[in-house]
Amino acid sequence: MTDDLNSVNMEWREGRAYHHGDLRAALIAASEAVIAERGVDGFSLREAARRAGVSPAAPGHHFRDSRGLLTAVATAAFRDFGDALAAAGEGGDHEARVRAMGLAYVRFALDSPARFDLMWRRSLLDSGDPDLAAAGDRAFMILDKAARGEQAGRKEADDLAQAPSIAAWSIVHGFARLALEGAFGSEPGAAERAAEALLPRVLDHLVL
Amino acid sequence: MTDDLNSVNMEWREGRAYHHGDLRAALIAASEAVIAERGVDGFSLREAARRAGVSPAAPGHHFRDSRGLLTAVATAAFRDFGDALAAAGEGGDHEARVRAMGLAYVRFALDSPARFDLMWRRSLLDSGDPDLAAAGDRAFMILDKAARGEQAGRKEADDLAQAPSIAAWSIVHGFARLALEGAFGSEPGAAERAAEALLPRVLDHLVL
DNA sequence: TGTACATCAGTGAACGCGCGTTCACTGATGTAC
DNA sequence: TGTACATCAGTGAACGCGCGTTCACTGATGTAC
Repeated sequence: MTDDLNSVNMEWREGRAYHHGDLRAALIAASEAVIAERGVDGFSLREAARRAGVSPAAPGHHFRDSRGLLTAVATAAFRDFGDALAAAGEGGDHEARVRAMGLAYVRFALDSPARFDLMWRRSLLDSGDPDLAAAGDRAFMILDKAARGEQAGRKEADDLAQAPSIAAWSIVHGFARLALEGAFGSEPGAAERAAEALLPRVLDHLVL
Repeated sequence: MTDDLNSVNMEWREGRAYHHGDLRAALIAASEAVIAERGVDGFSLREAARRAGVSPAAPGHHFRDSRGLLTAVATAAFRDFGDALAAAGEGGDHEARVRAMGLAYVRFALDSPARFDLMWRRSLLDSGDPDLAAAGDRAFMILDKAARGEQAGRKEADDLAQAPSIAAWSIVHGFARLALEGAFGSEPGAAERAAEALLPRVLDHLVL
């Protein structure tokens, strides 16, 4: 969730107030709850407003429309995702960092499946939104830098130079997707077990 | 598309008839057209019926409900997908077969993006459907057999034995997803160009 | 310190929409004799 | 070969639903003087 929530002001805690205090953050949190419970396809603006305790017209003042709200939710998700990757890539040598980041990538997907799903549903998002683009780009850069190691920063973006980081990205993205899609079992916990037992062995097959 | 379409009977070609001939196949084809045009989220039973030139109640006679129709569409997609993988895995040595199959995997995704997307949208499908399960399992087996090579067929399914085929599956699945999600550029043709130039280099980073 | 007033952030009723599904029905088919 | 009849595959009108968005509105806030 976004930590903006902590800054919700007094009004909100002292019972009913006409002005909410931080409705923007509350609506994002409510939307996250809706998609976590019903899936991205189950999202509706009205339901998010209902959960935030507010009329269906209220969100319009903060996010133009339904797409705007979802875009803000995805942006917050990309920020948290970037943070998780950055934290995982801190210690160790090149290979250790890449592995740790791969595990973090998949862990984020399994911990926040609905948010992870939303992040890639471009048709539901406003792809022109600069905050969304910035949050996405940042996450990609963190990944790319880690995967390319010493070669990172070199300007030339030819296919050979890109290949290692695209390979790393593909393998963890694919694993995460397959796990969420139930390819490793659809019983509860199956994906987590696969990630723990299988993912480290799978990463052995990636050569940088 | 499904080749059932070829068996549409005379009625259908001779203008309006009360009985359609092969409405089942026509509805599947119409649904494929709808999702190709509007995306999986844009699908509606009524629109598919409209395109098949039939009342909105007609599909109910062939597919219980909307989910039943989508499940049939996904089943057909999995069959075509399995065929494409099988065809790609025919010649050459072990490594050549795996590479060819990986290219076919991604090519299918880029050629039929909406169908590929639908195949993994479990929440929209009837996961208890035996035809769907069979078509899916077959595709997975083809992949698994190719990736494991000589080791295939051995009963033990421990993590180490599974790792090579999960790794291969993950890397191509992830690449396909990322390409469709616009990670390699959202301009038309960007995904195809990435698949052609980048994918072979990416597969160099997979060791079996 | 007090007041007028513009601006902001909400309300809640209403709109029109397309959807999936149900229903009683009817036309076409094909089979038993 | 002809006919009665069950079954099958459609029709089209109607249903209720939840949705996103718009609208005129009002209560709260904060700023200029």
